[in-house]
Amino acid sequence: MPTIKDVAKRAGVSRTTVSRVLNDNGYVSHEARQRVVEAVKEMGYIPSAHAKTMRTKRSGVIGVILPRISTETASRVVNGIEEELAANGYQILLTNTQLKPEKEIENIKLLKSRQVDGIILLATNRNQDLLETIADLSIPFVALGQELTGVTSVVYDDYNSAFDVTESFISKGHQDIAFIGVPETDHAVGVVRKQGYLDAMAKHHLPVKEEWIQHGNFSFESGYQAAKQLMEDTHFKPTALFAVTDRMAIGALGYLKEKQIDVPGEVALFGIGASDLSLHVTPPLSTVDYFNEDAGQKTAQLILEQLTGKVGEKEKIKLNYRLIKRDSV
Amino acid sequence: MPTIKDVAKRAGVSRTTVSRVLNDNGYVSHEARQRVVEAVKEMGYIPSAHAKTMRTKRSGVIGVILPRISTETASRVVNGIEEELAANGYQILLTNTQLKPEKEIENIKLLKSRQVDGIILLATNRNQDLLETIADLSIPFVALGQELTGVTSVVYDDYNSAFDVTESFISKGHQDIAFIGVPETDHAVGVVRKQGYLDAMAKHHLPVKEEWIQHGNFSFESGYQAAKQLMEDTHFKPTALFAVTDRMAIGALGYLKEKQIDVPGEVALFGIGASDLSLHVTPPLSTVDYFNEDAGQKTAQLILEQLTGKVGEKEKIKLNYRLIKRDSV
DNA sequence: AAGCAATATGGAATCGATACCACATTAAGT
DNA sequence: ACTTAATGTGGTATCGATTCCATATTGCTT
Repeated sequence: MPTIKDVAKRAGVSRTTVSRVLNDNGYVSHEARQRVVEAVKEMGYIPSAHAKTMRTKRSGVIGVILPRISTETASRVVNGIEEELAANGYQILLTNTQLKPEKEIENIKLLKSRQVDGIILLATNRNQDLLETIADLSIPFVALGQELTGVTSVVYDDYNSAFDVTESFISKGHQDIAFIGVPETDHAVGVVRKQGYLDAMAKHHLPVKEEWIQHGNFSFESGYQAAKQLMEDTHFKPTALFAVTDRMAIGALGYLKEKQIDVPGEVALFGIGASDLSLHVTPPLSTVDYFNEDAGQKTAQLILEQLTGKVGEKEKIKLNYRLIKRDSV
Repeated sequence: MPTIKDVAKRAGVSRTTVSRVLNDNGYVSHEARQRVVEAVKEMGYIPSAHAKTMRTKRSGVIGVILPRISTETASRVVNGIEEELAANGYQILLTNTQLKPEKEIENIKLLKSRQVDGIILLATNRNQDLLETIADLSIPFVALGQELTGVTSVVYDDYNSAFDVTESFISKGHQDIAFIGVPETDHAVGVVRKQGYLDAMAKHHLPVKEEWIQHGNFSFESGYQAAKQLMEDTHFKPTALFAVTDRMAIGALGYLKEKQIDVPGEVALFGIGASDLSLHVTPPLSTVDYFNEDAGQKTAQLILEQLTGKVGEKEKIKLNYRLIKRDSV
């Protein structure tokens, strides 16, 4: 690998001049520039980003911490982030927590050691240690998916979307509406969405039976089991089923189809996420579109704002959503 | 950000000693070590990976070039890669070509400038410029998905799997088997899979009508259109339909259901990819599982081998596959 | 008691870039 | 013709780590 020194020698100039040509700043004569450009091409010179970062304190890299790489949501969000950042000359460095909270902190340190200029966290929990680690951090930081106190956050409108889904059932005449949620460690999905459901039920003076509230773990299988529980082990069978993720909703759908329970005739179904899957199951699943790509893009924009100085306080941004009603209701 | 110098001062030792403690090599007295460890903790010191990389010429990072981030296949492969590399102390740096061939070369340079220790390319084409760029590269390189000449490659068994799918149709009595492929720029998917289909047909002396060979672009919509074409604009209607990706197969399925054409009664259907979708559509789609995670893992292992010196020639590895027959046939 | 290996520590060079300062040379303004 | 500004170029310190070499101390062996 040739270095800037080699290029300088070949072009018959100093390293300083080569640097000037590379970064297009300072005064360089036409001939000198030409000789440098030529030398660079001939030698296949590629500047070392590390040396540059070390000297300038800017790496041009944004770290993105994902709970899991292989989910549709994460993919879409990353796409949005990538698009926006690439357009502004930044690269992204992805890390994966495999859903382990302790790995979030570990990854933040890892990214810090690599001198990333900013960090985006697709958050799944609101761990105290995590908040402290972030507070100690001296670089731009944006969380997506959970509202973290003291941290610029972009969140989906979990409450209102869940509220609307529930009301949409109610407006169709449903009264016995069951709920498939997730554990409360995931605040946005586990707590806020449930609250939206509960409040909508309360607003219409509909009782919520304890046995109608089930919990899964985001998987198809857990949705299947929750539906089974709801349809087999309850005194009052619900006529509508609201799962807080599409995967669980589709798991539930699997159970209903297996038992030949008509959807939406006997039981109506709603999910959240607008996954590819939701459109292609039978019947097509009603769901909520959170516009994940836009979310990623918005998040990236916030990081860029912080990067370019417009620090603009710790913002809280709540995103749009859209109910997609299909044949499952 | 404290540096090694600050830690040294705090602990009352030299930078050298701190480095020794950090890397656990050389002689360090018990007390000195203790003071250093304490200082590190107190100051929240995080070593600069850049300085280290610069000095040692090892970054501990493997670059992964993806055609697109948000596909199920890519996600799974990355998962496999990540798992294997993380276990060996490596991080991955993802880049995205957005399916543009020229971006592959650009990204290789980008990764090189970041001193990655190796590069994995999820290849979609066999561009000559690309091959030259790789040949010039002096770091470990593995391609996944396409067999690139002169490059260690891991490939799916496109030929035999396509052959088997076709024979599976034939063994069920089908003779009029249509094919939905993709353009030949993607050699593995566009050329090899088609050859598997053609050879299987030839082996059983079945004629292949020109009009039975359609092409899509990996999207649902293109699968839908191809099916429409096949069922509306042909003289002889096929009784079986083999799409080289699940997405196109499911697009085709959408058309068939819309026209109330019974699957598999009137038309049988096969895809490739073992996507989540394939299991949850109605009827469940028959497909081919390429074990993407294993593929990623295997690819990572090859990189690791090259990294640890066992250079072992330019290997060519062909992966296993498995036909999953479901109700669509 | 002398010699030598093992242990312990620090100084200084180095990796490859950038940036500041110094110093020419040329052009422009009065 | 002389000052001042613009242009062009190179030397050297610096970023934060590692590594080689030199030196000091200790413990063992004969």
